[in-house]
Amino acid sequence: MKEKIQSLIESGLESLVEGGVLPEETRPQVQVTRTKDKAHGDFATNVALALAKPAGMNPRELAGRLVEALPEDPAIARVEIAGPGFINFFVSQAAAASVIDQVLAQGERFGRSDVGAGRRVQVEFVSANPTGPLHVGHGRGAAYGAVVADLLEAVGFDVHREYYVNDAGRQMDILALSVWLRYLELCGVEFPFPSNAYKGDYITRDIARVLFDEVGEEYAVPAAELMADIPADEPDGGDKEAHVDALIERARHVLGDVRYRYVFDLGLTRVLDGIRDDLEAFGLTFDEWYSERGLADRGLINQGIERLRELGHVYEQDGALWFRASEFGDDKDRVVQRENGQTTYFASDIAYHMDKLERGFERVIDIWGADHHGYVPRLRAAMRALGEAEERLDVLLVQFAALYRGGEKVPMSTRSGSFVTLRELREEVGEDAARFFYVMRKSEQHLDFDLDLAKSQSNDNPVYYVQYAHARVCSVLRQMDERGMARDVERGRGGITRLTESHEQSLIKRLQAFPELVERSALRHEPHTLVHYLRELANEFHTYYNAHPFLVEEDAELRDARLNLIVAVRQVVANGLGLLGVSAPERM
RNA sequence: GCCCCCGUAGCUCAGCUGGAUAGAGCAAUCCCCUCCUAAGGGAUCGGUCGCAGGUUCGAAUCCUGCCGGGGGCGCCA
Repeated sequence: MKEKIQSLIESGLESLVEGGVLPEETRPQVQVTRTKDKAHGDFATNVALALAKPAGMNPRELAGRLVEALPEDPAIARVEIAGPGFINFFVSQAAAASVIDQVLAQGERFGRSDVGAGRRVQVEFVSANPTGPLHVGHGRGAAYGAVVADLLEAVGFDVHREYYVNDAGRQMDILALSVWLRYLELCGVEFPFPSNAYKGDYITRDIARVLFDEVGEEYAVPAAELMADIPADEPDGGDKEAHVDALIERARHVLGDVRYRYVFDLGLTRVLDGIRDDLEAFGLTFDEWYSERGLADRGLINQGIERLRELGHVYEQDGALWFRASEFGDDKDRVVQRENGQTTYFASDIAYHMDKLERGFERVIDIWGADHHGYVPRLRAAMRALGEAEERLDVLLVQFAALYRGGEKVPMSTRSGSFVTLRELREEVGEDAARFFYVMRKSEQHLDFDLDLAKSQSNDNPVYYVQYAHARVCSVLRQMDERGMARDVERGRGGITRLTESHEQSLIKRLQAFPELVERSALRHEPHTLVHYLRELANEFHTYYNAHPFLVEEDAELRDARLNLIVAVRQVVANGLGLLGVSAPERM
């Protein structure tokens, strides 16, 4: 409909140009928008305002000429000029209501499109370090990424969902150490647990216990051997990093490569399995779990550095290898290979992103926590240095979520180990509420997650509010059966012009807007607009429900027309909730 | 110090690529079940869009400066 009006305007403009009213070179992008106020019709355009100046005419006069030049169209009932020179279009009732048939015919495909034209897009999200269970902060990135990916798929992109597994590096060594030390405790060895090691009880419970059951005391050493010549920990006036690093070396030495690797991998796989389970229960699946270690094994990290070196974008200083990031828009140069010969996380990321592009994705989307924003310029700098088109990379930053219970902020810090896990959140409020609340706000907005509200079974809870619209339609249909009425879709189609109530008109307009909304929501990576849409749709439906009976006894044609409308509403609610990963219950 | 995000009703937030009297929800006050689930609906109250300039036919929206809140600035990941 929007496109139709657009082309009507374009041909109107064309004839004005031919008639010499408008200068030849006038080629504006015609903007057609849905009106907010129904007094302004269904659609409006501001072309007359935009063209007033080049045409040397006042906007209202120009609008008048344009309206006269518009071709007739049965779908347009009326055209008006309003305000400073807006042109308002009133769509005929029958043309508008045809959306109901469209929804019924397309079913769950309604709202989908092919603007993506099958182009390949990679979405990398969550990618939390496998050192412990996912917490509520990761949950938001997970929910957001899942919806962004689903939306892109809905509008025709070929989407590849990927989780980057940081299975190499020091933090994983600390995990391995933590597992081994907890195991030693299970063996009865007594020593002070390092302040900088991972203290979560999942380590003892899920990992060290398994190790102990498998190998008995075979991997154990006495406390004296463990702690000999280890520098003091922070509480004892030492440096916690040096303390932990020394212990990691000790573990490697005592266990030997094979056993150390065994402990390391045990920790990794147990934690990763937990993460996978959590995400699956949250309705998320990935096409690929991409290993950082694999990147190193395939030599890609060194290849990346080499390529930068060939291009003259790296130099040596203080024994380390630096990338000239500052020449490509970053604040300063960045180390890619440390003095000790180890490559940095950044070097891995360069290699990873090179690989993403080489795998043939036209667009690559990274979804990160907002605390990583400082990292964006350096990655972009690397892309540019490598001669990659920067526009292919999108980094979407998601702000953290704060939980509120009883009006109080739930204290959380990774350091103190008092973080709430995603699993706990899910168990407390349920998957639907969690998914819905997480994407309710603009991603760059801090999210206040009200646990009491998410749990409440009341009209205040926006999740139930939307779901209830779906359940209510189901309930009406059940009621219809109970009353012995038969629904006739065709008869409803015949009575489509009977839907003249203002509630019906608004609902029809709302349904029409859905495909555009999905498209915009997808292309702009803004799931929250879908949430708002569903709330409005549900609201209009509930209002309609209270204002008019659907199961009209004495007028089968009107009844079936109304039933077609509300079944279409149900379909769109279901499609929308489906995109959000939220269920659409048949009864509540 | 530099960088990013945010500042809209008492609270939580929308506001599309600049557009017509700035919108929801919650809270507050009042009203609606002999009627398809009241997990619902309606009405009222509530705003100097942080402040000051600028751009233009038109600014909550774009630009600059300032104020306030949050986050980030490692040879960590």
